[in-house]
Amino acid sequence: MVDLKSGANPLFLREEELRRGIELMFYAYREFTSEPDRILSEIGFGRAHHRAIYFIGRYPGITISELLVILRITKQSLSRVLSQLLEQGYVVQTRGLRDQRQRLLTLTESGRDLEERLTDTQRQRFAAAYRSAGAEAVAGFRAVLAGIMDPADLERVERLLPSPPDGKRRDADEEDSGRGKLADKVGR
Amino acid sequence: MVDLKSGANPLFLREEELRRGIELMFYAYREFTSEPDRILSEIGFGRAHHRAIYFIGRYPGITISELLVILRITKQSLSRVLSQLLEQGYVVQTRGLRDQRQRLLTLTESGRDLEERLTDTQRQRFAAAYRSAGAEAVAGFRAVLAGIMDPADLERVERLLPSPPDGKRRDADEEDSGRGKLADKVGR
DNA sequence: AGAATAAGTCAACATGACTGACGTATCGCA
DNA sequence: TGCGATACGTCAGTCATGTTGACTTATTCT
Repeated sequence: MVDLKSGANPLFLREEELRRGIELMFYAYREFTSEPDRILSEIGFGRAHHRAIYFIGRYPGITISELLVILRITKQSLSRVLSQLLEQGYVVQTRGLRDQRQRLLTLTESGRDLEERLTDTQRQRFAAAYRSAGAEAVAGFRAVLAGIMDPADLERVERLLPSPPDGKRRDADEEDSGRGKLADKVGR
Repeated sequence: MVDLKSGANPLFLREEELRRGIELMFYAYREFTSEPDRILSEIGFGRAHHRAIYFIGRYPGITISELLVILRITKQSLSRVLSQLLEQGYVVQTRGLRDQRQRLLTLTESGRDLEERLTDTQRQRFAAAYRSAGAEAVAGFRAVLAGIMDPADLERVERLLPSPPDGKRRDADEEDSGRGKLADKVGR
């Protein structure tokens, strides 16, 4: 059995540090989702509804298949939550202009309200954590999470934020009204 | 509708930065659990089994009620996975010495093997992310996640790691064999 | 014209959470 | 000493969210 105590042992420290990272992820993620979950349960929705609402709000006019790529769930799973969101007037579908087979998804007024209400609790949590940890810590936080996630997902996240915070956008061309072609942002 | 493009607008940046944090959490957590999930599904287990095995391995001799506090699930939910782990020989129960009502949980040899196999994929993921991000980034990562999680959970995580990495332990007394009294570590 | 693509739908199933109720053994205190 | 509190186990039912597999319809592309 391994010696679990020797504080000077670098292997022990490494093991402890890695486990600490694992545990921080577990506990932080649970806390991160707890408030939205509570609000959602009051109106008979679950976490899956939040995810759909969040990304439809994030990429207005997103298609079903693009949303499926982001969420990595099956069409049937998405269908269940989406049909509820449509029925209850949080989301609307319109046909694609170029491709009439596509259904473009957009939040309604009340959809935006709900999204705002849900995401705001998470934004506030992050804002507080960022404030108390400092700007340098935020950069470190992002660097580590970026190293953990799937590179394809990272691509998608970074597309929307300028790398140096001085106005230089990556795909600033070929956009017309503040919302670009979604296919570019989502990535296949 | 809000102007989503003006790169010089500080409010836009703040909003974007916060959303980026939210998305990093979503994507990173999914990736973080994907490998263990894959392994578990091969042997007919799920994520809940990993969580139980992980924390029993982390706190050998932990009681049922302490485990419930950590996992924040109901006794009935834990019971299902735990009875499978007991039946299939990954975990053993012994009666508490001081309090005979308690069932102390410990991993068996094969339980430790499985835990090692599952957690190792996560450790490697963290090790790679830590390596590429650097030590300072790791400190930032931890600071931000610590700010997001429940303070009670943070307490529990920090109890096991010396604050300055030089061997000073918080509760280095009253331990006998490298494993302290669990009640202290778990926290109520 | 026919294959490929986007989306919708039906059915069945697994997992992991929940509530509520009740039983048993043990501990601790008045 | 006896009784309430505690630790654990269990039965039963429900719900949310994921899965696989099969099939349909409308539209686009070659």
